[in-house]
Amino acid sequence: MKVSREQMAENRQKILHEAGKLFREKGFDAVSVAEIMQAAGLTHGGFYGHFKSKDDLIDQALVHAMTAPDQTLPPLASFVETYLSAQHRDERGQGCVIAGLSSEVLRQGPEARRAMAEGVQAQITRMEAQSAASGEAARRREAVASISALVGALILSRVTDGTPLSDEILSETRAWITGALA
Amino acid sequence: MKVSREQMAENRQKILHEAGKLFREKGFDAVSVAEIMQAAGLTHGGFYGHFKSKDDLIDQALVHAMTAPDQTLPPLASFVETYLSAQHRDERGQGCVIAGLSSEVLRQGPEARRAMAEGVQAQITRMEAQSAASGEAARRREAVASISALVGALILSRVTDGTPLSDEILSETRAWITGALA
DNA sequence: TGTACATCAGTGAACGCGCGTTCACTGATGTAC
DNA sequence: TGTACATCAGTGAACGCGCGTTCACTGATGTAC
Repeated sequence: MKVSREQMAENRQKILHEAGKLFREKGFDAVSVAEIMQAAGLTHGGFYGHFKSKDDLIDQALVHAMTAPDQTLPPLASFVETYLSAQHRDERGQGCVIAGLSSEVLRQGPEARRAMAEGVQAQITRMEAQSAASGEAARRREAVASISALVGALILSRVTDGTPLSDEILSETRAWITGALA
Repeated sequence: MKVSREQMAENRQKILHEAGKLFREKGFDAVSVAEIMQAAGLTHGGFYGHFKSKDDLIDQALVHAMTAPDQTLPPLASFVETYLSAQHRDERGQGCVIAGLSSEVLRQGPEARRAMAEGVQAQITRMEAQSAASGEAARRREAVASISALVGALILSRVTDGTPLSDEILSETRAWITGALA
């Protein structure tokens, strides 16, 4: 049955939100349209009233997830602590979109690629702004190299989850970045 | 028709090789059993004479791809140069298995997870052995943090491929790691 | 060494399942009077 | 403000396609004599 315009807008947001979460947890292919709609409290048939296709949803969910409301970052040293925490490693559904979906996005279409690339750009800019290094070039390098190490360490700690190496990757990379920032 | 024992062993190796290549290029789900068998010069029906299932192949192809014949590494500084090169970014099919498939492996079964985790372990050990830092702890940290930065930078440069940022990620991370190694 | 036959690696048609997508229908919304 | 009706968001059955997997068959291999 028909719902109010506000309800429909809410439903759309809910679909985007749940899709972003499920995609990060399981990857694009392993999540079905029906599963997303169920998570949003709807049935699968209504999906195509909101999106042109599953790929369309992927594109929009990426943009939605990468443009979080809070766009300012804490100082780099403290950002590194929270990013490379066991909690972030374990909460995949709400964690970093870049670490969770970048490999998947490689195999997606140009829209998704662009959304992700812009998200990476934006994150680097945010980190640059929080860098304490002196000189524009040094801040840029610090931001770019740090995001590489952060994303890589998070992914590797997830792959090795359950082994002692997982925690070690987090703590050693934390120490290394923090040392380099000083 | 039946083939000789040697031919069959060769076929099996060819399947593992092509699977490793295709998986790195497209991901596990996007590559069909038929596609792999065709790449190996065979037809899909014979697949189950070699492997129990597609998941079984994934497990074995991972082990196969991660245990390359050449197990010694050049000095870290020069390894970093080749790892973070445009060529490595572009040749996904034969590139680093960790960077290419770690995210996918997160969603696989315990066998695949273990194969990948052991590969990461082994690579860290190899890098430790090539570290020029003084002290065991420093070498360990250098190896762990370097692999994080390497894997992260390669993935991010692939995601941003086609934009100026892609090359920048490679060169800035190269410079950062090299600087930290000195 | 040569021959006869059992074995079995590989072939390709067929099956079944899951998933993306479509569509006729329902009933609440919101507009026109 | 109240009523009548057109709109259309959401429902759930159904469709079609691709893919993993199975299976009866083929014909080269390799063993037994």
